[in-house]
Amino acid sequence: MNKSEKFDGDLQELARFGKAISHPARLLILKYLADTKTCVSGDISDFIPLSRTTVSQHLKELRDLWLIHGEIDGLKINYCLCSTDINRYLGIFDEFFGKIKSVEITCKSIL
Amino acid sequence: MNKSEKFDGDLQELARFGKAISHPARLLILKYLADTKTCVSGDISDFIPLSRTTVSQHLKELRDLWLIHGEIDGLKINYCLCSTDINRYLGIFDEFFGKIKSVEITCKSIL
DNA sequence: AATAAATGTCGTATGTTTGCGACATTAGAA
DNA sequence: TTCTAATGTCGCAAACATACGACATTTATT
Repeated sequence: MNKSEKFDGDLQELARFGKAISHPARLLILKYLADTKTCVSGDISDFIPLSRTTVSQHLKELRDLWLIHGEIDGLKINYCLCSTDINRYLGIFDEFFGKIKSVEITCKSIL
Repeated sequence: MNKSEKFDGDLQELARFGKAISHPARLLILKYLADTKTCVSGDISDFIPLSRTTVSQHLKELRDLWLIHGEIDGLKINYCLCSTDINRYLGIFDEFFGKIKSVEITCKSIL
């Protein structure tokens, strides 16, 4: 039923990024990793008001898009931001919204 | 089941924006409006490879977030971008990702 | 070897999104 | 006033997302 494949690859990719940041838990994970630089999966779960299982799933979604990366360290897993891929998505985002931002005011009404 | 209310208002708002741009049809609508400055609902439907009903729903979602605005003109409805609100969301986005962007490379592995 | 700790995956329930045809509404044209 | 065109809303079905407990796996500790 999903007809996303009918659209440009660029738009699909930006949409995928939009979906990744469309849940506050995932945003909070990114924020937390930006603050701590790197940290263990369990610390993230403790920090987020959801069950460990659910957090684990959100981590997976971020991993699938290469926004974060997990490295095994014995029994623990150290997570960190993947700056390269984040910046790639930010580039796509800026490219798209740069054009939109430069559009002059268009609403006729006060609203 | 959705526990979004457990998170900061800022994060919720950015997540809402993420959701709005998480479908290529909605991105294409924004792009089309940026190109045409203003245009009629029917033109948008013709431009997008989905049924008129579905496009109408996507328009509603963008309207609900005030990313676009529709003005009645007789039998037709002229849509346009709401620069002010778009820029507000872009501000929230930049505020958040500015911090993330400034994080030094953190991945230990080559991946 | 037995146990405990940290984490991921599976199964499942419930909620949300996507997509569309059928219908309702409103404005202009004949 | 009747007809047609442009659009939105309703109701449904299929797909996807969210959330979590129970289980599996792996590694360190005793």
